[in-house]
Amino acid sequence: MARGKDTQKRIMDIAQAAILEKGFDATSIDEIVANAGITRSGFFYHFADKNALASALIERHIEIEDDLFNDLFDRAGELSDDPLQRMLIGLKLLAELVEDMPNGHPGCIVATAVYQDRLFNQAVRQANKRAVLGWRARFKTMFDEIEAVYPNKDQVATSHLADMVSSIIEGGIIMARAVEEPELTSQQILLLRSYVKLLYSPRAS
Amino acid sequence: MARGKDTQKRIMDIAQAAILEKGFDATSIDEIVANAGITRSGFFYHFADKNALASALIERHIEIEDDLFNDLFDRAGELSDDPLQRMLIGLKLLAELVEDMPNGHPGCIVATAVYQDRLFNQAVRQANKRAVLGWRARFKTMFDEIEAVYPNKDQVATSHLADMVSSIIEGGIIMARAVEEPELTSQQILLLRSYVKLLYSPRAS
DNA sequence: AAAAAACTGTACTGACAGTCCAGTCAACTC
DNA sequence: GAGTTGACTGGACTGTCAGTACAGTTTTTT
Repeated sequence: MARGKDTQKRIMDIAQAAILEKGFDATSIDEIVANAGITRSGFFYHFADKNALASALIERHIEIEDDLFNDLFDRAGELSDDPLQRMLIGLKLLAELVEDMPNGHPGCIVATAVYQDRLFNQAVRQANKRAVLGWRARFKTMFDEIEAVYPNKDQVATSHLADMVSSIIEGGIIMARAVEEPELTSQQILLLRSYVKLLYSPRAS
Repeated sequence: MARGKDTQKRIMDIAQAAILEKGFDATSIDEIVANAGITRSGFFYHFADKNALASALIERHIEIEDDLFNDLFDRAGELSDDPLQRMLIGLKLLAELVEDMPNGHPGCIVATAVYQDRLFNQAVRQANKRAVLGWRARFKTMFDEIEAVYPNKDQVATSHLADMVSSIIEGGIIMARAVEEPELTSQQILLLRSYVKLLYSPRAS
């Protein structure tokens, strides 16, 4: 674990910060190695090429985000046994978490990869796809649990609702960046929460 | 209008197709000029640099998208005088339009710009921001017109709802690309429609 | 003490953006 | 019909960056 993995992690941390700030292309290997205190050769010892860096970053991002969602909805589950309440509390917590991020959400590497498609190889795109499908499965299960208790007032598919969580987050991040209003993302999450509430709540309030 | 503007348009068309397919960086000037049947010098005669190309593309994109939204909600307005119905019909038409696009929505240059931020200069980012704020104003007006007639069941801000239209479209495009399911974007637009319906409809359907 | 892992250093190649500038050629102007 | 302008071509260059190749050095592990 010692020196090797440590350097690799340092490279990834430095690269991630730079990529989220400036984009993948605008971040040069020279810049990364300078900040990491290694040489270009050192970089290529750890990563075959820039693509390999991107793959590793996406793979790691999936894990971190998964843990984050787990924590969030676990906490929500502790606060209520009801599946609808759990979702509503989870979304509220998510909105708060996103809001507390000083300069807005750090941004999503997934979207970066999507918009620079041919730049990345098959492996990166597959990792990306797996991540998104993972989120779909996660949230679909939660919506299915809600539907076991509450009727869906508008006959919408739970898989589409599941995708809506990701869509709103990704879209919210883009919009927030475009207009330079960091609070926009959490506002959008709260609108999604409002929708879920109206869609399943027995009484409109 | 003759030769000059024609070449400029040809460059932009070719560049746009390539950029939406592969990303901005992955599209080289050499490739563009080869497809346009001109020389590198010819390119730099029309555009100061690649940034200028991006600016022009975004500017043009804003106009096209504006026209598209105008057409859509004008048609919706012809079909109903009621502001809520107009929005619901407009969103339905939008979903259909997006669905009919053979390989999914051509993608949004705005998002490309957001995720390659430092790559573009101030002018590009400003154009981008103006576009998004334009959409906000457009949809906010429409939601305000709805609220003049129907009560908002969950006290959510019309400006946030307006942003939701853009968020859902942008997020939907990203998700559709990530999982390679072109129909995802229109599904998400229909969910937004469902939300608007539940939020304002006097009776839950 | 030997081997493997984790590097450094140097010298390249090739792709691409961007600059500079001299020249060409068709259309429009006086 | 001579001169000007707009729309280019062609070629030579510079600078940056990704990636390759490989020999040598230090550190860690066995």
